[in-house]
Amino acid sequence: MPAPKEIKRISEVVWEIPETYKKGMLVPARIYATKQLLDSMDEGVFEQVTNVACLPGIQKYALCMPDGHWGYGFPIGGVAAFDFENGVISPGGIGFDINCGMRLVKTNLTIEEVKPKLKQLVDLLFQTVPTGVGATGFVKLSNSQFDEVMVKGARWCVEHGYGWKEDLERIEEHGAIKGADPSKVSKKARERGIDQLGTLGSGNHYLEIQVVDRIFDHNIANAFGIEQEGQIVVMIHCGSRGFGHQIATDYLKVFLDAMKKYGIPLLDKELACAPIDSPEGRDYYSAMLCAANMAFANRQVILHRVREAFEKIFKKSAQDLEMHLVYDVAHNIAKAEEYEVDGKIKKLLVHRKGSTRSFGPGHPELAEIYRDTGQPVIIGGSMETGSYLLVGTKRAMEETFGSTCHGSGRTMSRHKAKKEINYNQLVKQMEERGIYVRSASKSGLVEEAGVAYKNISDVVEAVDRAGISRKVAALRPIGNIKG
DNA sequence: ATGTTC
Repeated sequence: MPAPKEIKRISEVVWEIPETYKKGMLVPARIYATKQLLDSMDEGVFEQVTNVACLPGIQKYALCMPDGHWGYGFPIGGVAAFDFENGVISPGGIGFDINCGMRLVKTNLTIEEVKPKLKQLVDLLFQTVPTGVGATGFVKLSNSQFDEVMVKGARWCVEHGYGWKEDLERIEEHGAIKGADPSKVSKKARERGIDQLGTLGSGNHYLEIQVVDRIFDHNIANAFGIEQEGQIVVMIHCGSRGFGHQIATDYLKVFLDAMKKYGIPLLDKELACAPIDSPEGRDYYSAMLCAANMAFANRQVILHRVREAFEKIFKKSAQDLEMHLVYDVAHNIAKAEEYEVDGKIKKLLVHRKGSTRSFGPGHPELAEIYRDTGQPVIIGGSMETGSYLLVGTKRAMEETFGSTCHGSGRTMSRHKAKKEINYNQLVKQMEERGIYVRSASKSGLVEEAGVAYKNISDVVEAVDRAGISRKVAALRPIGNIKG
């Protein structure tokens, strides 16, 4: 679908829809994309990103990344920052899967060492990491322990034997965001979440064995623990499961009433929101952070299982296999961060929905190990086409509220993929190309076929050219476990 | 994404 005729080209990969496009827009909308990616975006993206530009307290621009596509209220690939004093918080700008994110683990193994044992390894991981809709985990929690998980996130896991102390400095916000309040979480959300720690889920969530295919920046790759092409790494993609989903559902309902109360105009029910500085807004923020911390804990427990599986198959300790965490990033979340707006430093609530934080070198919030390089940015592609490791930049701080893209973005609906792609053929084709896959459901697998997604290299090229993150390494899948 | 439709 073509972009609206009002769109202006700002640079090779930045496009702007002016405030005059639609009544009520408070700021322009900006889309980061090559001409080719822009032309392939669905019309919904332009409608939604300009709707977001109408929300109270929005700062500078409503943004969309090159992997943008139509989503619930806000586009997926969306970034929007709101003033804490007069702005809003919106579940649609965060996503149902609160703190859906990516985690990357390195090893010192090479493809030659792993290939003979790949099937054994993938089969073991498929057994030990619960996968699929409704999956429950092996960590049994009491209600008060679950409260602790909501507040302490990955730190709770490390204190209880699921991981290494050093893991915590390699997670966004050290795996525990301050401000989570379990009393703001409904009984229903608690019931759905309490047995879901350490589970992968379904849809596009996966656990993948990958090989470093190409290194673009050797210095930064080395600082991230990526030493050579042919090295084996493991990528984990999942979020807060039914727990975060229920919290989003609960507060969407609360916010529809709150909007009337606060006199916020309703453009679209899916844009339900509340003032950040209101009882409803503060409650959702505190509950949302419970889900964010649960998701960090979820990925931490899965990492523990991954280390155990490698130890069993390769008969060496995870320490000896140098299975250090590279990083863990959220790509569905809202964060309190400071940015310069009109020459003043302001505290903003940055909504990232299908968008990754991309803090550059020197940012005070980064752990010392990544202070000089900028943070690692983990971009998941489809299970067939590969993934990327990037690094954050100062330019992202200036242009995109410290944000970049998150993945490929679908081009084919799940429904269409199910109709057009044959399961057995897909598995055979993947096996011929050296990718061994185990999946909880046949339809779940065909929905995630590579042809159903945008070309990840095009997306990464666009953010690299825009300078809002830089390519460090390309990763290629060899084994995949999915929901 | 999701005990895949409250």
